[in-house]
Amino acid sequence: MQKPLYQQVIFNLEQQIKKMEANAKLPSERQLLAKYGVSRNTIRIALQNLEERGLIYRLHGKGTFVSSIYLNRPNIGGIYSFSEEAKKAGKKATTKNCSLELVQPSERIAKQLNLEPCQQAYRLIRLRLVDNQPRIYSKTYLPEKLFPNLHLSDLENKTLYGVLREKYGQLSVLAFEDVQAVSLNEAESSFLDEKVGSPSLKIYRKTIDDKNLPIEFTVSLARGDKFIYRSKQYNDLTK
Amino acid sequence: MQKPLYQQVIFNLEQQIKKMEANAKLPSERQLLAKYGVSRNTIRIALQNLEERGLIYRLHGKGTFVSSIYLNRPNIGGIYSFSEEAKKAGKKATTKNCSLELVQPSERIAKQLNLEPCQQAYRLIRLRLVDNQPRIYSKTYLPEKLFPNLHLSDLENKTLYGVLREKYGQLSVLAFEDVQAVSLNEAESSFLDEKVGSPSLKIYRKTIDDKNLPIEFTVSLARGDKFIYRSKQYNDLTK
DNA sequence: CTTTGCAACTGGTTGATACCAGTTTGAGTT
DNA sequence: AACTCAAACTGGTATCAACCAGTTGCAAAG
Repeated sequence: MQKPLYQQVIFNLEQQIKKMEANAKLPSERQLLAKYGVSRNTIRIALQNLEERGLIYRLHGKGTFVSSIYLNRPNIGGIYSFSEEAKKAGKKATTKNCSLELVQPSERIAKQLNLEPCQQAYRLIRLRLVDNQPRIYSKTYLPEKLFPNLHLSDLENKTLYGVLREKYGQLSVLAFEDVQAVSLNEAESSFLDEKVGSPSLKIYRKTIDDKNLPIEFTVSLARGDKFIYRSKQYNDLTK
Repeated sequence: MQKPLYQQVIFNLEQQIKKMEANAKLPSERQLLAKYGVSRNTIRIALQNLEERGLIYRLHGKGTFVSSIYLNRPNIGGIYSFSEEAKKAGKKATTKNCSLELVQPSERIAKQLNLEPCQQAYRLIRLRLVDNQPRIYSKTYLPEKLFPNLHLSDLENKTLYGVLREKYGQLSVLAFEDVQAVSLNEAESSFLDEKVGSPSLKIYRKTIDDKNLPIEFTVSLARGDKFIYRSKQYNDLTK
């Protein structure tokens, strides 16, 4: 299966942009069109993608330029894009699934997942690593009633969301994340191979489906010195 | 000056979507094409815009549907939720505008704002308080060329974004926020009335306009024990 | 010499058309 | 009744063509 043309253009342009300086001018759309042998539409789709991701900006009548947003972001993460960022820096991001057990969740967790007192939940413990250094330690709780017969083997070489979607047809729509700065206690510091008392990010994520029902609750702990949480916020222009 | 066709389609579809139920199916692209008397290209541009903003989601081979996200989408997340949270707890949130000065920004700030070496920026220092206790200390940088003649008096009883919009017609579209856990140094701890070494959140926000050009850069510091950063993440259903 | 104004660029919008790739459905077969 | 498979949907990718709308530079007019 061949990748779409525009994705090849995106990939190629991305390589070029990395070598360029901030605010440098890119070739015009018509020049790119000739260079890549594709239609202008395809070029524009690629440029639009790069613009959305903040790598470039376009000025009507002037041209297309390398954005400074993208540059000087050496060691940033973002809990979702974290593996991509690592890859971009030439590092290897891995996820270690430590354990998956059926447990009786605490009252607090049960409340987050809308569970009755007797209902159980899977607890998945994971460790995210970059170049074999621990970065994020996370506990994920999944209602057993929604995901019966979940096994660790399901998660091999797949993302959690991928499994939920493919095995259970579950589409997650929206997640709330609460981020707090904390000092590591002894147990936590050992997981992340850090000193006790080091600042770190505690991230509570609650994912809901299209019916507004909770399908997942995760508590993550990320090393403060090696992890930056990134979020993107769209402003409502109509108001 | 007439608005582009696709913007009219977006506006019209937005009205329709508001009246529909979550997960209801929209007419197919070919049907919309006939209804609005425009090309499929134009329809797709409109749908893409609505998808980006989280109002709809599209499934290959199935159709286009109303997203439930839109139903409860009160505010953009992050630092803005802070006054609401305080209000919910029956507390009083205030903002103190400490100073507004025209300064020569550091190289790092200048790069974030796409400024030439000689161009200046306003630096606005603010302190957010809840029940008169300091919670967030922030420095905001605004390019002088974009917002000439900005005065502290403009900000009385108004939000910063309100002033930028009303006085300068500036519409912000998108903001990136990077959140990091840090330990307070001496100077910082005095601003927030906290102990040296306490964990706190450092938030870098960069706001861009509809041309992808930076209009504001803010560095905030929030007390770790009294502040939680909240964000909403919209999942991409097509992936 | 300055100024005007018109190419000749730039990206932005729109149309018409074709085919690819998933999903659903129903007619025909078993 | 159950199965199969092709037709008829859905959105996704791609091309070619034309014109609109800002910006810039240079050549002709003053």
